Amino acid sequence: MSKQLININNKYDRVIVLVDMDCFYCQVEEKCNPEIRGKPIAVVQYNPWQGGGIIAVNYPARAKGVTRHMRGDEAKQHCPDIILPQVPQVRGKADTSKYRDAGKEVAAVLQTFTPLLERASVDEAYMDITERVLERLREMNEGKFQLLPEKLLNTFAVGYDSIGEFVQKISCDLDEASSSQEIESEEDRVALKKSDIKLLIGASIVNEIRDAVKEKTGYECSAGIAHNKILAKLTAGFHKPNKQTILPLKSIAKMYETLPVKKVKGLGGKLGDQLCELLKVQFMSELLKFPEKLLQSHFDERMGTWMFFIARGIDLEAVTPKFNSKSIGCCKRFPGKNAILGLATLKHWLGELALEIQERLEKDMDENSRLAKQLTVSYAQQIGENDVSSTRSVPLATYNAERIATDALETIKRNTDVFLKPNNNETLNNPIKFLGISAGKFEDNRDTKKNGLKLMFSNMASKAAQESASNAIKSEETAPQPDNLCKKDIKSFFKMPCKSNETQRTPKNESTQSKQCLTSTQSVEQKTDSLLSSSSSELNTNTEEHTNKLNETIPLEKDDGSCSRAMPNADEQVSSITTVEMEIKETNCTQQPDVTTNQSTGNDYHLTYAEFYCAPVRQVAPATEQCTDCNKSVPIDQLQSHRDFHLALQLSQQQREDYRNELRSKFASPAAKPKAAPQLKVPAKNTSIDKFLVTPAVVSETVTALELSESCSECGKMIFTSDLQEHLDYHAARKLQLELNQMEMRMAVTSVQQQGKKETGTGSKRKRPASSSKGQPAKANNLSSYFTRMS
DNA sequence: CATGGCTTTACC
DNA sequence: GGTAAAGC
Repeated sequence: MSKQLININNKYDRVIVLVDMDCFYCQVEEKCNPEIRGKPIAVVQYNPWQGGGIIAVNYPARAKGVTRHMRGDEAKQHCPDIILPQVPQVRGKADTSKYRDAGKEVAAVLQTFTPLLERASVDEAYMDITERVLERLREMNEGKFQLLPEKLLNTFAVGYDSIGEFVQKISCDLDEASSSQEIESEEDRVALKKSDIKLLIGASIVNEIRDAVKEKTGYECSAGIAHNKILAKLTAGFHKPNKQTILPLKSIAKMYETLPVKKVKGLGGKLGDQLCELLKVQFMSELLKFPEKLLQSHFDERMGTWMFFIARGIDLEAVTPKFNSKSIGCCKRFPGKNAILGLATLKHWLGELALEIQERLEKDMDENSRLAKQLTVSYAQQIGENDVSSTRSVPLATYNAERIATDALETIKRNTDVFLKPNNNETLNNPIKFLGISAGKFEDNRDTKKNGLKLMFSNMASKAAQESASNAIKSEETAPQPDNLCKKDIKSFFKMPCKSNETQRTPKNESTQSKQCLTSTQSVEQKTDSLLSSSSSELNTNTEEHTNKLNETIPLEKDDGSCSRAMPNADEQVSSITTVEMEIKETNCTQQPDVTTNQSTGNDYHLTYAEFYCAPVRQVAPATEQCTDCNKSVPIDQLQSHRDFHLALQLSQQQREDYRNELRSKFASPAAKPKAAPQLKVPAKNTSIDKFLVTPAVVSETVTALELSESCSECGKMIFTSDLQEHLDYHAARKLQLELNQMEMRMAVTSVQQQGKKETGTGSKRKRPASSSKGQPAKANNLSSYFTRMS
């Protein structure tokens, strides 16, 4: 099963977020030892050699030049007062469960915002928040929600000096300022605006997400907000720590000009090297000139297509809901003279690894009610000069450390020609340099009849949500709207070339979609390129007969990212933005539950996933009531679902408890269950492995943090340096507010007016409904009302 | 010996 | 199924 792809027609429709915890291991250490907070810190993995290897560095330490890859000793040279917490040692090896647990805690918070959460690593997760964005847009259209500038604190947009500039650009109509050079087609302009608005709304939601993470866990994170995973990931790195960045469609081309190919996820290794050498390129923008076919000839078909797409800022990979790992494993290297030479030593380490695995598997069983069915043993043997690594799998029958250890040993024996040195039954013929065991192929193990309903439901909900989301997006384009002139107008932008409307209307199953993505690329790319490059004499000739041609050279105009601040003609702004509004509104309509087109899921998203659904935060503080379960103040209109939440929680905990007991009795190791061994640093055994077990050096640092103040460049006040950023953000927010207040563009009209507008058609975009003619705002909302002033 | 200990994915 | 690559 390869990765699920979305339909290419929806390439710009999603709002994808990558949440990345800032120097996560350091934050975890700071949280459990608050005294060290704010001081320079680097987490080291214990290793007797030169002070241990650094695996995380916090920002104060980075400021002093400490980086990953350094040894602890080296870090001390750069930063003598650095604090070096160690990864805990258990059973003679690093134990990272502390960080795994912390990551889980964070992910649990993220999951309250959307079931479309994909954990990518212990400290990173992708989220598809399209649904929430659309919902919020609907609320904005209905006047139920207003976007406050403070929702965009610490938010940046690639290609803009400030978020305020970006907001202003969204509001101002480009065509007056730039139509002389740019002959952008109307539908492109509309699509771009729509994209920008969605990303901006997305950013406000991400701000709430990050606030929630901070509030619930104490951890800070950064985030990237874009239309796909690759770009979201890339973007998250632009402003850190504790910041978030939007990547507007229009900024991609410019950004690509200075973006090294190797920065793109998937191209950071040998593949990227190959690509750069073969094609003599360095930056992403240089990839544009290569036809898909050529890329496919150098790599394989799949890869070529992927490269062709990503060169254009397109990545169709879906956010696949995933909370738990697919495998659980642990390993240890035995480099150089630490190589395992004796059978007893081998058994010892297999035993240690097996104990850890058992512990983690049992915890996993408790938490996730699943059982691993396969055990995989990895090891590297030194054979002559070189190390030979092998991996072998065997069935995993029980979560019993001894059994796992002996199975692992047997597996190694079985696959080694000469296991023991001849004439010596305790020395290995080949020294072992690496050992690892992992468990996978999990099977859901719950009695679906009695116990499973709740958890099974949650599993299905995730899957269904995925479909729902893709259907929602799909319906935006494919729902029948034959007589909708407005839609028709921008339809060509999204339309799948060479496909009849008939086909588009028919809901497709995923596999069909995926194939289409890969086969109908060229024609689509024409349109893509037009959006990515701002140049476009080609744009208007961007018709279907044109699409058969392979475009080998795509003009890429320099986009300085600036936007004229001149106030454009009011009428034009109005009509243009209104069009966007209408589209978005329609989107919301078409995305309503559509049982007929929604084959398998066929349910309203919010109803189906009530468990996950988090009511949107309202700006207008609603009346609240105290929850009897958690004592939190809950808005009255959310109280019922809030209580349901507690109930659901209790239920599932009860079920787990019952189930755990059942499992335990069924599955527990025949031997007495090893007590969670008191975490001795030095085990009673006295073997050669003792050298691994060194009492950690006590690190004590007394840093007298001298609080420095600086005068604020904006207001001249003296501000603590540590507070300066926040203070400057305040000024930024104020500025944003000012800019927003200056904007006088009417943006939306009432839905009645929109209706009228639709019927008038968008062929003449300048035309406005009579009811709101000539700038009499009467009932019209203006953009400013979306971004009301800060209190 | 020297980032170590993870986890995932694509390909054969 | 096993290996290599990739990324954190």
